[in-house]
Amino acid sequence: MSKKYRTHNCNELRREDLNNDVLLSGWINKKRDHGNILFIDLRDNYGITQCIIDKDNLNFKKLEKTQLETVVSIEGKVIKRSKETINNEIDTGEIEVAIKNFRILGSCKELPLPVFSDQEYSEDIRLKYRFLDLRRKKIHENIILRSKVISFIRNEMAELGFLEFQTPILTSSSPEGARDFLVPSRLNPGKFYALPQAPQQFKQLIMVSGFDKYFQIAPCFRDEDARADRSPGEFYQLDLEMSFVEQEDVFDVVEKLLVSTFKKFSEKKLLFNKFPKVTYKDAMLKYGSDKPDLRNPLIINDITEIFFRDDVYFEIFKKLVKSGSMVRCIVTKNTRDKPRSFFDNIDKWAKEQGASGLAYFTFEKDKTLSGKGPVGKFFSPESLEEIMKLTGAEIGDSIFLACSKKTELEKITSLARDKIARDLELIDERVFAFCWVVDYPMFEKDELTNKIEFSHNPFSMPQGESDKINFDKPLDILAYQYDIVCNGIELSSGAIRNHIPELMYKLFSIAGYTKNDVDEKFSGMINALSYGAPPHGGIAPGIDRIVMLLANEKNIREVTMFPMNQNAQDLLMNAPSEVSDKQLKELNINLKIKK
RNA sequence: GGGGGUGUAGCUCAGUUGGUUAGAGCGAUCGCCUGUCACGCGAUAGGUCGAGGGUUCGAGUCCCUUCACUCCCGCCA
Repeated sequence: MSKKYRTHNCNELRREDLNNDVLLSGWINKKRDHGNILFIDLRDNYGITQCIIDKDNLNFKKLEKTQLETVVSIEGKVIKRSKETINNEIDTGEIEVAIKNFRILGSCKELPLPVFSDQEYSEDIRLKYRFLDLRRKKIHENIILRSKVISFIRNEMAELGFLEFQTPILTSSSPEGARDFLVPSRLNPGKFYALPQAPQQFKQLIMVSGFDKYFQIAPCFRDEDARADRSPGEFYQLDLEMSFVEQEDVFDVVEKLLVSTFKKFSEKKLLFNKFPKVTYKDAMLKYGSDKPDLRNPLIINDITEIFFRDDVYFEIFKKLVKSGSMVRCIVTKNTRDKPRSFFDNIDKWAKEQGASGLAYFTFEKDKTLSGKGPVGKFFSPESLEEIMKLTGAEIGDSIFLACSKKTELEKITSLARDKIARDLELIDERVFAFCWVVDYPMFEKDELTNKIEFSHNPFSMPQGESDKINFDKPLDILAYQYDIVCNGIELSSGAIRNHIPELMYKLFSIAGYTKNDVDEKFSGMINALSYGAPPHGGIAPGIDRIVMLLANEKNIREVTMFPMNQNAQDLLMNAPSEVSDKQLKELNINLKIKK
């Protein structure tokens, strides 16, 4: 045989190959030893082929003793399986390979974790032996999916006329945003590079440089704490930017791209092909969150006004409302027959979340309208009528009420909306519900310091003609700033950028930056905008989260090849690690570690 | 920085009210078995019960401290 390692991969052989001599290479996935006959499942990236040997073969004893996950090449003849022994679960299930000879290409020690198993394993072992973990079927397929999704997106973007460019990894620290990863400069003692949190300024410079449409599968680095859907340190964005566009032009491109990607790579249906738009203000009121899960049909309503009525006797809420709290509610359809435990569980759950609980009652009508449940008695029939008008509730529906200050109220009603919908099984897990969240405010007030700050991206364009914007009421200024949300997960945010230097200075001054500050911190940007900048805008969908949705995974490590753990350590490569005194000296760094 | 969960054999887990020598499945080693595909059967080895301290006649189990992993809050323009 002329080939050294293989004539076929482990997912290739079919009935047509019967009686051919073949050479396969792969890992021993599983052995089934019958004493006088031995079955070997040989696995590679492509699939599994069953190989068989009997005791008359001189290699029998040796193969019988070979460990699982040993890499071997097997020489043999393709033979037919009898009808009863065909395995329909693998593509090569109609044939098997009668082993003539075999060779060990890579031996294997006793395994710290089994590869052939659907069991779940602790993260630290999986990450330490990631190369074994990645052999396992599910995660192996997730990583392949990720590759295919990225290739597909690249092709689509090229189709749509975008050019792919690389931007620097060593760049400068910026004052806004997340904590930077810093890299000391040897040639410039005492100075540091920062890894980019996103190629934000570079992509704008690319537009100013006249390239019109840019994209990149861009690594982004932010030194913040991890979550299940957030890697510590690094993640990838489909970063894109376009010149001479308005918000709608960006929306068209991204919708086209996401619709085709999600249709291609998932069985799940898209609830909307044209993504609905929700204003930030509406999102916060109706869903309590700027990343609403639109699969969830429940809506939050504000009924604060009810608690000013004289025929409402719910004194705790009335007192809180007088001191500036608000009351918001969630109505559930036709839940009059739900057991008491259903309601009490939700109330108990709310208390666990740190809220004072959720009051509830059910709308009933005998002769007159009444509220059934612990707090129902505090409402007159007329006030109940009014609540029904405000919320669209009907007889037989129930209502959950929360009373608090705005931010806290949004938080608890948002959580409650999700909790109640899950308890009632109202969320359809078989769909993707995309939406745009639009009209973000340009500024917000820090609740602790009372300072005005940029609420999102300081480079966003404020809405309205620049000479008509009322800068005296900065909190009322909206921005051409938008997010894409899918099933309650924030996929990306973007904006039409502010390309007018004077307007930029003005907005920065509201956030407390002088002209000098801006010139210094964003010199590259502001300088470039002064030499003929086109109007432009873009967005940056998160690749990891897109793949998570497509792979139906809740944890980002399931779609990341070599992730770090929650403490930002790479257990396989032992990063971060100490470095030599020589290295530190070259960088003019002294360590002062608190013990 | 704060809160919750978990930690027992190489791996996944059980372990009752504090009570004799800490168990099971998979894996490993040895033996038997010619049609399995999670093959089957028998035997053997394998344990600092995360670590340290305390209570007790006696601690895997109760208490305190601490470490690791994980989930959440803060943070993430």
